[in-house]
Amino acid sequence: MPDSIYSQFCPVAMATEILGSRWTIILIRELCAGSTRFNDLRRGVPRMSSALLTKRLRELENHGIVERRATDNSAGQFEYHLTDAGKALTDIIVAIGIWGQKWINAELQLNNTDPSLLMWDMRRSIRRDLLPDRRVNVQFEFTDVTPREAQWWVVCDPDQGVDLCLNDPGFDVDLYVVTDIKTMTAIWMGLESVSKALEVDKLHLSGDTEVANAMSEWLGLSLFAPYPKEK
Amino acid sequence: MPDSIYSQFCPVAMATEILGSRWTIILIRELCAGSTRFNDLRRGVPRMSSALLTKRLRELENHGIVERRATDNSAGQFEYHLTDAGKALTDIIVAIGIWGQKWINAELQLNNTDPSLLMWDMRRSIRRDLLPDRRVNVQFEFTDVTPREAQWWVVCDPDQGVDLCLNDPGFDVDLYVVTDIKTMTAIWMGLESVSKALEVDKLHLSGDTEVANAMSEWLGLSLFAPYPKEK
DNA sequence: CCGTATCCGGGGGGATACTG
DNA sequence: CAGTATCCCCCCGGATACGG
Repeated sequence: MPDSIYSQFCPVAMATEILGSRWTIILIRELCAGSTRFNDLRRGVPRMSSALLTKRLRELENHGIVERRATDNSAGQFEYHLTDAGKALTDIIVAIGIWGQKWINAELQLNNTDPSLLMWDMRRSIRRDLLPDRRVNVQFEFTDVTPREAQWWVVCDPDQGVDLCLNDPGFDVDLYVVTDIKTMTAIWMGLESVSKALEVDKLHLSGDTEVANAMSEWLGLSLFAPYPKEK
Repeated sequence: MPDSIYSQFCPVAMATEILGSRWTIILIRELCAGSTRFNDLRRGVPRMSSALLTKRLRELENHGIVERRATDNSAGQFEYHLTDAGKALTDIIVAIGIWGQKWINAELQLNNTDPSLLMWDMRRSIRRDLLPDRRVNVQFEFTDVTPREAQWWVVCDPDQGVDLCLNDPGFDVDLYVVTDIKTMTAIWMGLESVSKALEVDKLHLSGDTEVANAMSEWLGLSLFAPYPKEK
């Protein structure tokens, strides 16, 4: 982006010069959500090329929004952190998200969900504190997704945090979740409820009944799930 | 903009598909500020071509953000109004503006102010209710601006509202304001005060003392003026 | 005043391959 | 894992001119 597209002194225009380029807002959202490593960021913006990701990160660094840190860890390891100016962008991201949740019909995107992106987001919002105080392994199976991305394991460990696996980690499975990708997405976005999906047979749970019954608790939802559609 | 650049179900991404194209945010800001006529909008986004303005207005209309109304007035007159969904975007615009005011160094833009844009914005924020209850004519003269755009008259009428003229309307002038464009911009943005500018001789007032003394009152500032720079 | 139509160039960014 | 490097297409949008 050239130095000045809009050439306006209005703070809205000055901010938009920085934030208006493609992918920038989406990338900042991922940074706000807590990703710091290059490849973690990539998982949050899977359709962005790595070349462009690098470029945007440099731009944000130059604008004082992101800081690039070497990890003390040996070699070639870097982390990207929001500066104070970057953290202050949270207000904008939240305002955008709330508006989107309230006013945009999600049907189009619901029919086109990337399973790995959904799992990446879901992993982050899981309330491990509302799960039994032991390692819990939940297997998700999507009935309408290409085999390669149909099965996921989410391993919630009191010590290790929440881990997402595309390959069977080999632990005993506490809960099996079988559903279609659209239902799972709608639930996570707050557009449908676990109980309703169970009722109409679009969601199936089997395994540990305690874990199953508490699913609507420990399955934290999208930050924007609480905002109902308008109009 | 193609239907789906980001292809993400995240509301932030869905909203950004609509809001992320060039000039869109700036245009919405102008709509939020109250402009409804095509040429009024143009004055608020002077560097945007009319072709692109039309295109963006259509897009916003298709997304249910803007409504295009014919005026009852005879022929070919249209007005653009924000719908409820559009008005709800105010939160985003404000969040962006506050962030810009707090975190972006405005020096670059201050040195490159478009006088007509500044006057267009200033006109809108003038507090006519804090002026004497009669027609008040204020002449602005910028000392460092191309002659064509150096002189402006702002006619504040209790009945007619605030009118901006690039040509002398012929009324008696109540107050002469002489300054450079950068000082005037900085004052309006809340980065400098009227009293300070008077002190250091960068702003000169002559004419009606009552109006002169109350300038910092009736000269309403930018919406973002109250937010001091951070860092 | 309120747009439309058309041309056309520049560069943003997607795709792909490669490296320490 | 964390990026570079390169190619090159496409389309955004600036400029200009025109119409109701």
